[in-house]
Amino acid sequence: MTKIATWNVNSVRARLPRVLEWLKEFSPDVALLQEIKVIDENFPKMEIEDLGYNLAIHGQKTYNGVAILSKSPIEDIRRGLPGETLDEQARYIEGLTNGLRVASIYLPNGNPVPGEKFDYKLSWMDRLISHTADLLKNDEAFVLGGDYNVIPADIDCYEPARWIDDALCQPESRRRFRSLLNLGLTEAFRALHPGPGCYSYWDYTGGAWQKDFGIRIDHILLSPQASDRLINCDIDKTPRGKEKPSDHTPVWCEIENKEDIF
DNA sequence: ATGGTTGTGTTACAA
Repeated sequence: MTKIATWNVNSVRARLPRVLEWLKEFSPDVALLQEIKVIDENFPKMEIEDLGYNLAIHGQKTYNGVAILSKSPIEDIRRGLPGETLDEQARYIEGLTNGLRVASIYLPNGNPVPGEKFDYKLSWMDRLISHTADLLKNDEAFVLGGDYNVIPADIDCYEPARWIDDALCQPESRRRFRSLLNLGLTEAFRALHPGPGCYSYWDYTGGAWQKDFGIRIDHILLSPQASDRLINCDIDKTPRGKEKPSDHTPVWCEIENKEDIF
């Protein structure tokens, strides 16, 4: 069984104590991190490697940045989506590890609407859809985890009316998220938990965490071959309640090993 | 109440 988690850490250096304790306690086989906010050279490699993880990093100064941590070697690494050679924003990294292709995704926020940032979000989603369609042609198990910055449906936020003008809720954003799923992917959490009121992000402001004013924007998407092996998926709210937390909390899933399927 | 908080090679901007 392979335990895979995704977590937007909101700066890996500011969050290092939280990240290290989480890796020790939760011990995911693969961790997909977003918003590391650091260039590759300054990533705290030694501290994380000391816990037994291999690293693949696509970093950037100040903003964005994604990484894959895995207890197995990571091969066939891709940094950035195809068609974004002029895109300086580090938001996608993919690799092959432990027999699974995995990607860490930090989809653009896209606010304010309308505007250049929203246009960038939509075109980035179009490139993600196109690349995912290519991945599906290989008929292999893959896991796309990350901060999608999309609230898929009204049941995924505490008060839909408050988000009506937000890029995370726009029909264009939601339609593209559905198009991604309609390629044949399974959204792991929603597949196993049909009910409302489960969130992965709570704003730092206004006591949102204490009031449970959250939204569900961190998602794990599975190819058919991975979905066939899905054992479990959940949101781990523990890290969000600690000192100096990220505003996001990890989402994780367990994928059965191929040799254990009969 | 057009607020609030966190992070960044910051002092404006992104989330």
